[in-house]
Amino acid sequence: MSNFRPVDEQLSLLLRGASHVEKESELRAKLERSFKTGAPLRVKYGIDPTGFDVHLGHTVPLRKLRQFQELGHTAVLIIGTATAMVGDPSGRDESRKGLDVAQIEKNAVNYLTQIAKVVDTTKAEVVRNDCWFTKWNFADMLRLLGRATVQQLLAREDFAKRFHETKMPIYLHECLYPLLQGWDSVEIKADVELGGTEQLFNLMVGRDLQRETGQEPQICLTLPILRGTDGEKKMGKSVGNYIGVGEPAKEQFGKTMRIPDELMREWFDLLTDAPADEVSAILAGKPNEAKKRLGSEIVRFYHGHAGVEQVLSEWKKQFEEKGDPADMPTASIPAAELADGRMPAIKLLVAVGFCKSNSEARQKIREGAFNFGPDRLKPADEKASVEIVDGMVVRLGRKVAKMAIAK
RNA sequence: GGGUAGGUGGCAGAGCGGUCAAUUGCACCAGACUGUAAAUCUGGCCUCUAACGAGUUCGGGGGUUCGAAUCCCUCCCUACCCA
Repeated sequence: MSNFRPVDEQLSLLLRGASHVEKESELRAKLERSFKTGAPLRVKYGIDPTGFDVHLGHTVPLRKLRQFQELGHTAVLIIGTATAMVGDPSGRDESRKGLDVAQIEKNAVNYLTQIAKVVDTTKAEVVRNDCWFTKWNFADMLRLLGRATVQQLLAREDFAKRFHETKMPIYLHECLYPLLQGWDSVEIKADVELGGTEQLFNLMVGRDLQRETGQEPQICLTLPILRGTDGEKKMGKSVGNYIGVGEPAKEQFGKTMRIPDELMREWFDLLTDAPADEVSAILAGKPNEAKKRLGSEIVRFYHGHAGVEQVLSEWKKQFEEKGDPADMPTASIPAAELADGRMPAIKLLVAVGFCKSNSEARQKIREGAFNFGPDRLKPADEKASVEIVDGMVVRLGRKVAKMAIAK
């Protein structure tokens, strides 16, 4: 009578990789009921349109959401158009700026197309939370505020720290955030809400609000926070240690190859479907091979098999055989800039965009960092000029470009 | 509203009348070594200059002085304590 897989099987899949479930027994009960009645669970995941790139860090819960979908449940994506105006204080040691409406709108659209790379958005319910909040009046808001106490807020670690230790300001509207997010759960009648571990407090507020309003409380399922490419901090846009889901295959692969070795297991666990024992086997081998495998898995998810093939062969050519990349940016130089077809090396580096200033270019040339052409010639010194040939390749460290002479 | 401590280069954080373009750490860029990992070593990290050197910098503005990041005035901003 239902197409669902057996409850035990679902449960073990869903709990894989999770860091906390509140509560497992209730999740089982919900799954059992769904199995019997054929009614899918409503699984909520909210994302605030605060920035432009959805990155691998977001995909950890998103992949879990996708897993729910694959098991036949309903994904409910909340686009936090209202909450983005407040700014989630979770895990922060200082407050986050709210955004203006125009920016939020722009981001919202953008986000959805990126999320679609992980979750089947055609089957998901997508809801903006300004749908209900903007209709609220003062009394509604007061009623919501009356449901939480300052003590409750101070119970959370990040606020407590800001309050007692670092003395960083806690703005009142930040206190509102968990309540707003929690209220979303009431509005959409969520059975489960997903989030990173730092979201636990917010998720629990949703649970409480549902209980207070007579709904069955949602299950809070948190997932580990992914560390970024630096292997230290949480992956994030502001730290610049992220890999975007919309990035080209080559970028994703290259960045992955540059992560610290110690990070590999975590990434395998959280970003690929490889079972634990397989991961162990991979990691037991050569680290470089393991990392290539990791990069391939990630690229495969976003660019398919063809993308992987392409990237691997380019990688081999460029780094293992020390060649030039197949596609490189073109730097065009107006013919008028040249004297006798030549140009001072310093000017060249700046014109091509490798260096920000002449001083920097001069320094790099002295260091022997700059070379050009098929024979990788280096200028004799920083005063030397270089003969510019159309299509010539110029290189500085990791940066490569192809010259074009514009008439 | 009252009091106190502050605002220095991407961040942290020295300097407190000349020798300061400003110690140091992190981050970042490049070189050597490598697996475009880590660790290590080297050079660089305001701009212009082949170089000597020069020109703009230390919250904003004004002033004192031969000379100010350093002293004075004023304005703006932040944190903490008291109300």
